Amino acid sequence: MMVKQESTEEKITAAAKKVFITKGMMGARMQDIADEAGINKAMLHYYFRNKEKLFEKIFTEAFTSFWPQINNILDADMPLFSKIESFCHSYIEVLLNNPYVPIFVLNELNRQPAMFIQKVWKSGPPKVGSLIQQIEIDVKKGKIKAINPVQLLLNMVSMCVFPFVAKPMFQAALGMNELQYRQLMEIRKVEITRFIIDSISK
Amino acid sequence: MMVKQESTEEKITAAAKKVFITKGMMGARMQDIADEAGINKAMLHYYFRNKEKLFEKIFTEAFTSFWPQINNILDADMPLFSKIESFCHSYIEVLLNNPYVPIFVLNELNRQPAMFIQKVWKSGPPKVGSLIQQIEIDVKKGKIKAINPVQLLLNMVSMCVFPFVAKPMFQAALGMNELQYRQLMEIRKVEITRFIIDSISK
DNA sequence: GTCTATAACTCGATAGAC
DNA sequence: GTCTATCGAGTTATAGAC
Repeated sequence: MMVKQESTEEKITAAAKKVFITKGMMGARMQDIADEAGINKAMLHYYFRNKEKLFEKIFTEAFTSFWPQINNILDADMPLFSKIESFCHSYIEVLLNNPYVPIFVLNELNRQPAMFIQKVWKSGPPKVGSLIQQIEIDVKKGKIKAINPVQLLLNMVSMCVFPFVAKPMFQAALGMNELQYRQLMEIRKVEITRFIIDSISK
Repeated sequence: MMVKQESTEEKITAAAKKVFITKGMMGARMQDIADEAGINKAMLHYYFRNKEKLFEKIFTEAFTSFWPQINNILDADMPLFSKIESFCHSYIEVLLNNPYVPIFVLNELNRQPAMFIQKVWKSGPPKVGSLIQQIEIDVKKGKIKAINPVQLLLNMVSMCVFPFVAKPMFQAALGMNELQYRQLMEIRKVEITRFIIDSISK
């Protein structure tokens, strides 16, 4: 067994990620991050000039770590039904491994919509156009029922992401523990796919 | 035209609601609330002992102001399809009038899951059992396709709420202004209803 | 009840020794 | 690079006059 050597900077980013994601920018304390990293506050300022800079790094990192994975599927060259299946499976899989990222991103996004669009989005804007066109074509060809492509897109994303955003609420309402909820999400990959395809199939 | 007289306490709660919902517990400043209410900070402490107490009041109020409206539909005595339609229409209508409440609630909920369940939920726990049973019965009777009732419930709630939670993101991705997005949600009432019923109909 | 003034405290940031 | 000690701005909360 190799014990991975972790540099101070890595310790900080790992700790900051944990604290920022659970408490948000305003709720997080530099002291919390220092404690979590097992160092002292001064070091945080040595490596990252201030809280704002540190936060921005973590936010960008969290976002870009899973956004491209999703975005590329939207752009892939495959039949519509396959793309829907691929989207649902991949999205939920990514979320199972990063369950707290969505609420973190959405939250900060609501506070700073402009910053987000400018800085984060520009590097990899959403490739929704491709999917929307594809839906329109299949509707015209009569392959699927008539449906507003934008509404279908909203449906797909909503059903994948929201159960993670509202996890504590659903968990309490359904009386489920961690494992049970995780299994529900695991099954959900195929359930949603079927749900969507059943709805738009003729 | 009657000009409604607003007591100081009402001014405070109105201002606090606005500030807390937009900035969250940690982001909100007592000074902001005082300014918004057109009074001074000391008054906030006179009427509500401290920030924590004031926040709790607003949170509970925001939550209970629209939760029962939804909850009662789940419990209503009507056929499944009618109930689905009623749910989607009512939920989106309520959200159009309180668009920032969901992200506010979900956010604070993630920080304090225990507080929420104990204090808020106990007064009116979710009546999901009724709907779930109803779905199970209709499946057994062969009225609708076989589907996991819990997944269907998740689908319904997700499709209604998430577009409000992720509004800035979708708006940017789709290049829509406020009015266009609002109209999209208005249409969505009937679109979702149809989407769900199409999916589960035999 | 409402205000001004200020105490008490939190927290990000810096200085400076090692 | 890393630490301790501390400053100073910003905030919650209170004291006390009116």
